[in-house]
Amino acid sequence: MKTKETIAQPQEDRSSFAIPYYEISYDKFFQFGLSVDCVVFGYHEGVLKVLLIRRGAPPFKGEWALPGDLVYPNENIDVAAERILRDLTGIDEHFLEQTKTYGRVDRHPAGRVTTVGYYSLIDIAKEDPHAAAWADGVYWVNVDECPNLAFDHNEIFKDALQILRDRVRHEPIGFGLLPEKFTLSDLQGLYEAVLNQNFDKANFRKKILSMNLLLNYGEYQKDVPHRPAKLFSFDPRRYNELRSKGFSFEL
Amino acid sequence: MKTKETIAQPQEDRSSFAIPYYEISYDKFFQFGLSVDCVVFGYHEGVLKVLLIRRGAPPFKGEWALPGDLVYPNENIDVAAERILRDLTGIDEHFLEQTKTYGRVDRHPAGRVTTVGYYSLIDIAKEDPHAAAWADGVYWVNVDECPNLAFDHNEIFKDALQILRDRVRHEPIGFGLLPEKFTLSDLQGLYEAVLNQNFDKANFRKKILSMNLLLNYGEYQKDVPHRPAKLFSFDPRRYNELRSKGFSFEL
DNA sequence: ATACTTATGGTACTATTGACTATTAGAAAG
DNA sequence: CTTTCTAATAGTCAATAGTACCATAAGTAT
Repeated sequence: MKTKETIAQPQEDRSSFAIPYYEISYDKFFQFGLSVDCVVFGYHEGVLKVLLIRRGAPPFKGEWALPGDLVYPNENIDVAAERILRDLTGIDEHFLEQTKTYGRVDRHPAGRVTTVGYYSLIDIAKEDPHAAAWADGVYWVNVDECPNLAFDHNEIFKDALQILRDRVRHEPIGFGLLPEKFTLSDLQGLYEAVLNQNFDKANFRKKILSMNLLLNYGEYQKDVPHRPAKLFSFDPRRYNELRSKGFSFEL
Repeated sequence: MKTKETIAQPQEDRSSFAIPYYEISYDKFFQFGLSVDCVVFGYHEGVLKVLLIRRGAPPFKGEWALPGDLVYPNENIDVAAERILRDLTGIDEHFLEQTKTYGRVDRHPAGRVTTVGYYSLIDIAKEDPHAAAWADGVYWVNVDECPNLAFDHNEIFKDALQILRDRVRHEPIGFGLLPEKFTLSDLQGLYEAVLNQNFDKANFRKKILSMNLLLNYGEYQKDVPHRPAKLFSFDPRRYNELRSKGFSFEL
């Protein structure tokens, strides 16, 4: 690379400093902003949704966006992700995992802000998001009908959806989108919605049950206009146990 | 969260500014550093290695570390990853993909520096790394014998290795670790080294060949003390073609 | 020629998947 | 209280993919 700037000095210019080099000439390197953007997926009755806000503050005021904000200087990013999601939408969720980090120079009009993407899966029925802080509104939007988003959030959303689809096939995370107790049909509907693909009912049952990851309470659905189905719940302990023996979830 | 600081104001304090809020009170948020750390994997004769440097500059001068450095204020992170790897080790590699981002507040002694992890796979025989910039040495180290590393690089390395192992089974990236033309035994040895697992020779062949991802040149090994094997090479075009038809690599 | 090594082709068996059928258990309507 | 509807659950069977193993081929070294 020919464009070596004054900032990047070869070894001899730095290593002999009594005071670490970064306290002297590296001020320029500490002018970045850091933010977090959350792609929260929710599921309800066969449709996969994503949580969007209306921005109530510039930049992009009034536009759709993912819930996200700047990280505090003294705040770990994982903590920031939870805090920001809670502040903006009232959702208090601990399962938040990174997707990717977006570091284009011009991605934020206010300056150099790098953002870390997070995703989460929640049961829509269990949460009641409400706009808070500078969010003007919070909405569940069908993933197929996602509007144009502020910043580079279109890309962040697209990537997160892709990562969700990959990951849901190799890790038993899909259960996070369902209530504590669910039927196998619920689970199947969820996978069909997420992966946009149909499964044979009987075979789906067989496959899932053969994994031995579900707890059977002997309980049944109630108030359904047809034969009620057994209720199951996911057993994370069992999963960890199996995984330590080399089992790997695969759908 | 009770510890809401003056920085994070509710909506009404911000949305009415004529000048965007971030130009007024958000200076504090632009004091982060951003860096990149590269986990470069190499393969040679049955062993998987990782590229480490000896740091020739503080902090952690003299210690082992992953090649990494601060990102320029006007530099995209993907570009920075390539540039930093090249500056420190002389390796000019374009396949660099993100692993994870590390944002613990105290992970860097010089201040708040968030780092983005990248990984890459290269053919050891094809590159000749040499220490440059402030690196005091560059070495290929067996992944099983990785020494203690500076910063949180132990964690970054561990995560990258895990990600490599996951990814190599679902995407045909392993080929990057081999020369242009390789034998099926080479490929098998590579997978065995990366996954730390043995495969049946005949079955491995069948599986790989049945995917139709390899080009057969009709060429053979030379100067080997036994029956020479056919040489193959990976056909990325073919892979993309198949993938668009729903094929997914799986090992 | 013989031993040795690795490549490569093939076979037989087993496990998994996928398409499909049949039966069962409930609610609701006549 | 029988029929009808819906969805759950059980079972069958053929196709496919995975696994273990053997036989032969094609080279080098002695």
